[in-house]
Amino acid sequence: MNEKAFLIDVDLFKETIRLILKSEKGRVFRLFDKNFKPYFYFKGEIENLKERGVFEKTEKLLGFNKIDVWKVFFKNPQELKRERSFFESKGTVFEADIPFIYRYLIDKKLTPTGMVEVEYEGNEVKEIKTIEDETAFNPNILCFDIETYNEKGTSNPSKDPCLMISYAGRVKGKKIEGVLTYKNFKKDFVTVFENEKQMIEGFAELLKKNKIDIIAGYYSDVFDLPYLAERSKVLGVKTPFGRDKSKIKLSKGVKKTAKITGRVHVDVFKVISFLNAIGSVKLHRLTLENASTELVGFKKKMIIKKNIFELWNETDDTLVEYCLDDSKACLELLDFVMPLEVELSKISGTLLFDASRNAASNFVESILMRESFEKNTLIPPIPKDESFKERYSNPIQGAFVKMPNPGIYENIAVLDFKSLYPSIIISYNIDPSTLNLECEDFFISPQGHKFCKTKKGLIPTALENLVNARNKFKKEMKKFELETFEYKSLFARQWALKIIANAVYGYMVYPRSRFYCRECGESITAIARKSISEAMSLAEKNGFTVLYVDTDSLFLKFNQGEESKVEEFRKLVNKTLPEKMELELEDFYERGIFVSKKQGVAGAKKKYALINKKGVVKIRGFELVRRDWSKIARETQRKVLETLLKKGDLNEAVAEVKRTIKLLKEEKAELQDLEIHSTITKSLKNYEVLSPEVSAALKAEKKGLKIEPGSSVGFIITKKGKSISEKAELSEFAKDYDADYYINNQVLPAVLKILGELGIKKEDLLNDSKQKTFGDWN
DNA sequence: CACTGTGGCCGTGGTC
DNA sequence: GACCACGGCCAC
Repeated sequence: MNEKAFLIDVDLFKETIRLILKSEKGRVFRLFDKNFKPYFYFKGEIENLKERGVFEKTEKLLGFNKIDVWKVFFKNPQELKRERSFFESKGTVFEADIPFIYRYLIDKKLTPTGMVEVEYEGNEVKEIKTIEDETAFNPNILCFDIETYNEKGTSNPSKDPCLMISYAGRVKGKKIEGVLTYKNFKKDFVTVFENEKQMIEGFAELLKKNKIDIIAGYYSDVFDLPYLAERSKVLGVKTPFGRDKSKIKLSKGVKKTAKITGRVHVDVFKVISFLNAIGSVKLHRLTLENASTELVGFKKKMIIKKNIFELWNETDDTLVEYCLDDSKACLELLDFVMPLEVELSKISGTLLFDASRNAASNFVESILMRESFEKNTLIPPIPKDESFKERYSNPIQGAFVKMPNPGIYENIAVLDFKSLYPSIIISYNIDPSTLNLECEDFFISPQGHKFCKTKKGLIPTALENLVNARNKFKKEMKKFELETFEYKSLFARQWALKIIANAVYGYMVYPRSRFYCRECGESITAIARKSISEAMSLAEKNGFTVLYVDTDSLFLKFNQGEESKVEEFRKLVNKTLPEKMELELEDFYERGIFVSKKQGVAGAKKKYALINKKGVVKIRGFELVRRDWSKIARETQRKVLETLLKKGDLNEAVAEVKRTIKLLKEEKAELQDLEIHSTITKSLKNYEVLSPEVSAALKAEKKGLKIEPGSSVGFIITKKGKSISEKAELSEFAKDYDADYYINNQVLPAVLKILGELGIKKEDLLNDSKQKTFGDWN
């Protein structure tokens, strides 16, 4: 048999590679590749080792040097693992730390979630290869959410029942949605079972009947699936969730994941946190409500979590409606991230299950491992703990940031180097293998590290492929309308490529990297510092004032109406740069504000506000972009900044602040506007100082709430207590607020930094009497 | 295991 | 009151 199919998943079944495939017509089938055996490379004498494996002589590259090695095959991954240390005592072992499934994907050059052509007999693979095919991957998808009984605060899966399971998805392109429960809700989307056990079995049946390929939840790795797994165990649920009749498989260890064989489980929360961490999306809180509102404009029904058990005992339909909305919100988010995840999986060669849980480093690592295989180069090992510690304790010097002079300026041009670090890596061929290589022609970095020019390194090659592909897709993208399928899929491709390309530099200096190269990292940043400072000097020579510089961007003050001179300068810089490096114009701004640091008169770095000719405001670093400031302080600061930038009206700005202070004083402010957000990053007992958020969290734990490391809390400074920490209470428990704190520690510091530049004093803002006139500042 | 890097600001609580 | 460490979040 010969068939074209999507490679949905690969796993191990009794030590054999098992492939889950979906044909173009939608038939899902599994195949085994029994002929593929695990192996590693060995450099050393094998005279006394003949019994310990199957040996094959082969040639590999170590950097650019050819070496003869033995390829040693084993019956299964366990045997390889057992034998590894023995071989290590007899010589050098290479590539023994590559997971078997990835060994298979790399060697067969397979791209998960992409199309393959497979020849098979019975259920055994004869031959398999990746093929280029533009057919869209249309899996059957289902998002789900559960509600659990929680009379004692947090639900306990060994005692508290699961009350309902909602779902929303698409099967063969058709929408499905509903709620499974065992109480007599009268809504038409509800299916009522006799009891909890039958409800869970009904859900498993639903997955089977609809041939679900992708199952998704929000926080489902940590909450929903472990909960269902435990309830299934307690109740003796027989119906399997997996396509091979298996149960939900939970990972041990710290990083919790839940697997369902034959279906790819995506925890949308993990995807959203990843996108938030790398700055692809910007969310203040990662809750389902916030993510769905901010990212896809879906406002779901809200209830207070602690009241779920009360709602269950009510007679109305609030709880089922709420539960269904959670699944619908999850589906909206899944639709938003799925095209990207599919591309990340295809481009990096990682399974969709892994891709949706990966950090940026995993994508880069996977690409570089595949590139190594392509070039017949040995893949470096994951560093041992000592070398990790050594690397970790020796950070490299980073970027240059110029201190601005505080003040308000007009006519500002912002220029920046396009993809600075990637373009340096490619232009200067920066790679561990080109470093200090015997070579005719080389480039010497500012620190004196030599990089060969003539032999192209692995990382520059892989990076250039990524950059070229991205440029190609970006170009093609412009041919299509925004809402078309083509546009969306090209957008996802270039987005995935951008994410990976941007992480390559970081991966080279990441202490746990296989391809770590300190000299490479410090050369890249040194070249970057040199490039920007040369551009600065040239700017000054050409009559511009350099207002500010950060890493790759240049803020120039130019004379009214002389935009063309900026353009001339830009071209002049580009002439001095290597081909792949480019200084671009970001925008011209009419006005901009820089402020001084809190302490002293020095200008604050990484804090500025700009307004362009269309009136679009760009604000960086100010309190108003920080989630650990209250909304009332942030919004007041925003109004002050925008009033100054747009209208130049100081009196209006002052009046705005006075209004806010009055509101606070009269205690008419909304508590939700006073909430301060912060992340509890570690176990509460491990904190050395009792900060307000930790203090509030500790008090909440005494009231029965559980606060896990990594969770975000919102707190309010109340009236009760002496220190700020004593006054801090989580929002759900706060009844009042300390007006003085919000005036003196939130609103005033936020606005005074800006208004202070214009001569306004604290007293001018606090003084309730008739307002002085400050006059226009420009 | 932990989840790309360095540069930077600043509130809070602690020390003296 | 001066000073500093801790810790969080942000710019790039």
